Amino acid sequence: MGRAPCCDKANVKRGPWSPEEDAKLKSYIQQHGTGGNWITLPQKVGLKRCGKSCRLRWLNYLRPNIKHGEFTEEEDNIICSLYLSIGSRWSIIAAQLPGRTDNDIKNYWNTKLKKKLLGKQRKDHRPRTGYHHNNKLEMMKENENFFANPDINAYYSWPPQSLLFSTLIAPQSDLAESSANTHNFQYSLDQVYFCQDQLCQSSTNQLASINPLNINTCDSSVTSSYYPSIINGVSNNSFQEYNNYVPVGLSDNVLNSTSSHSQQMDKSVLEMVNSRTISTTSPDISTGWEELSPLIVYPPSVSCSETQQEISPYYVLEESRYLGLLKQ
DNA sequence: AAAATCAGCAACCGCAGTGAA
DNA sequence: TTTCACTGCGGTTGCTGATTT
Repeated sequence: MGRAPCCDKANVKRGPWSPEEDAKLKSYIQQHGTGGNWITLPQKVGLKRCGKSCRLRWLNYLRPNIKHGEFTEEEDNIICSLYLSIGSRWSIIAAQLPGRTDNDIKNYWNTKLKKKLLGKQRKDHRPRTGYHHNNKLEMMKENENFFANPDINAYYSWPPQSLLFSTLIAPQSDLAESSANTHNFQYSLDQVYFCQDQLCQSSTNQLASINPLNINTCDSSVTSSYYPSIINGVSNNSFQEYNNYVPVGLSDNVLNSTSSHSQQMDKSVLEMVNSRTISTTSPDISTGWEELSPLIVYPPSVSCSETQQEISPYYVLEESRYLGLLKQ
């Protein structure tokens, strides 16, 4: 037997909210709170709306301190980083961005960031004016500047030169075994091997110091239940070995709660990322990497001691990208 | 100038988790 | 332990206005 609907759909108003409805709802909640029951709230307020609709309206629009528009570069970074790390867990991502709602971030990703990362933004397309946001033009400008910024692009290079993240991603045993292969970097759907001629043993501590989101390493008891779900069905024993390098800036509770989710990153992103196997010993890249270049953020030759002292937040993107690559 | 297409976003839908009874 | 109402979340839809053809 199916579940009872949360409300009588025939007798509830749908569609856009009127200013009067907004005012009613806002006023009531500010005076009385939600009472912990959204279903009965519309009756109390005197609205012919579904409780879920009221909740959504409040959370996404009427709640105090909501920010709309004008995503900053830092916010872009955080969104990209977390998306590539944890996929479309919009509520978790939103939790890292005060004032932003999951819906807002989701829309922003789907309409702007994703296209930007994939390089598919329609050329010469002018942003809309008026309508919802008068500051949209400025916002668009900022976003355009994010990856177009020469200072940021200066960090892009290939193949990876950062020992830090090769250490983070590769199982230590693999690194040791392949240490003879200088600067050989390759991965496939099922495995990521980084082979570098040096190994920075203190990388895990470094990661803790670089992450603006307080991403740190964690014990495998948490992550072992977490990342396999992100791999999305691919049984990958070798991946288990990467557990010690999983970001856990998000609380353990959050991570644990993900085990039951079959989260997926956006297919178009994944298809692009996973549709190739790359082995590079030269800067010659297979097709498509240019499209993801914004995600490839490497520092100009960083030594272990340097990384410990001053590391750009863009490294988070870097780390996340590799984790994202493991998904299929 | 009109039609077609695209972009942005609010809102809806349905599923899964949670906790009280 | 089971049931079920409720909440929260992510995916999707549909509307509006801008842009392109």
